[in-house]
Amino acid sequence: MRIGEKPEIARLPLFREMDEAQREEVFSASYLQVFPPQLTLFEAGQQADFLHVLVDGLVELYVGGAGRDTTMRIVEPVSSYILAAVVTDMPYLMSARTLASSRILLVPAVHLREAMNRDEGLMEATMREMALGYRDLVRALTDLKSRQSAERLGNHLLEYSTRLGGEWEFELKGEKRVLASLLGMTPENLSRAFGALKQHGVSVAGAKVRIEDKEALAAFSRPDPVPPDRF
Amino acid sequence: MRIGEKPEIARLPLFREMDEAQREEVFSASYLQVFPPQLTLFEAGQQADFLHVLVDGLVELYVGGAGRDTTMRIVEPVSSYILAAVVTDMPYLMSARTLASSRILLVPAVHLREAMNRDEGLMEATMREMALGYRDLVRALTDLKSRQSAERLGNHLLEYSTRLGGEWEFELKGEKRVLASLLGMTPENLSRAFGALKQHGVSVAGAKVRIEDKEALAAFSRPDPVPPDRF
DNA sequence: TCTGTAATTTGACGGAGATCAAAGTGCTTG
DNA sequence: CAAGCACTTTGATCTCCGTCAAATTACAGA
Repeated sequence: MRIGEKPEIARLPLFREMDEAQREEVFSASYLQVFPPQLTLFEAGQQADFLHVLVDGLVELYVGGAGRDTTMRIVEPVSSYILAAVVTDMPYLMSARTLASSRILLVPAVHLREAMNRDEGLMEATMREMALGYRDLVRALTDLKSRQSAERLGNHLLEYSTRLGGEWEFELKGEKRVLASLLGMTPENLSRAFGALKQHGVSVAGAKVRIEDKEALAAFSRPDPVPPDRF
Repeated sequence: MRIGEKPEIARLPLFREMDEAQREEVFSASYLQVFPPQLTLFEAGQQADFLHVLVDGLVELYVGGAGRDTTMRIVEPVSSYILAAVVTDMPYLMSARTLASSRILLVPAVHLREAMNRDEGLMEATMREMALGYRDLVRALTDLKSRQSAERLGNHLLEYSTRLGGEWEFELKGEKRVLASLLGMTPENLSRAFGALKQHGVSVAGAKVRIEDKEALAAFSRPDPVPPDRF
């Protein structure tokens, strides 16, 4: 893959501070590949041979807990995923599948780890990325433990909205069943949660969501006092 | 603090690969302090001025979610905590309190971050530590989302047991109410969960737990197919 | 040792959310 | 444009777990 092809990748926090030559070398060993929707990219337990960078499309990370799968993250472009498995050289903890036709840059784990040892900036960026990911999960865990379902949905909508730069009207990516699993509830209950939020400044039509009263929604959802690290 | 005082600290994965001189410098800027039980060490939202290393005692990390606190981790010696806030130079996401009289090494965040930029080994160890912590949280999150309370307790006991090197009889650290909060349930329900596990090879007397039938407990608790990264 | 306080346990009850079933809606495909 | 299928929504019921209350046990201080 040539670097000029996707300057957006090079602008990711993970690769931004990299030495130019190193980046060129890592990227030239990587390949960009297109996958159809609903394809399993890898499964939990497999050795982590590649860091993935989603360039275009939509990817779901999930864990297959006995009975039912539980969604851990919905990856939107452009972002990398499964970094922790790659840096520790351990088996994936999560499985991944495409939710839409997706273009993914596959970066060989070996090359990335080698580049890290040569490139101070890359290692620091990786460390920071891991730390931010850790903090995201701390939030997700407390969210699940201390809020009920409609509040979780409310907070999710608020955060998604501000991540979009403050758009109070937007479309949900992917199916609602996946969102339900991400938020730790059933599709039926997600539907009811949306219903409950109608009383608190949210209107929904299909995948289109409008936050009509941000204050009311925030009052109901009780967002964290410490704001998220990144949007 | 003199390094000779606690070789155990220097043997932590985080500090093990450090350059000797760097370690000496960082440790000499740190101080070992004794805290009484039930003392708040820091609160979520505060700037992360110190990395903590618990040398002796017991510490609880928790998040104060509106109504009730929820325990995120019970820290046993010798281990460090709150690394992610320190490396990102962001506010603590969790609060910390001592559960018992504790000796804690306070490492100034500034010194640690500076040492990281000079010491390749330290940075790599930090990166690895963060990655392992991330994976721990992925497990905790799926655990909470896909298992019910008695199963969570069963898995916790199994993991704790193997972390102790396979001791099938051990004492629980701290109060049961804290364990309950860590596992995402009420004290009442923890009690009932212990009751339920009696049918699956676990006997309890006060804080003393005995796993009498590991196979039966594992069959009931449905542990992860991918074993934990570290014990 | 005794006593008071806190932690744990046990029981009864209620509620949030899961499950099951069925109807409704939207999307894809011929 | 119509048919078929999957996703979403709605309703009814059940289950797990939280809440409230009370009894019991453990523990610290006098």
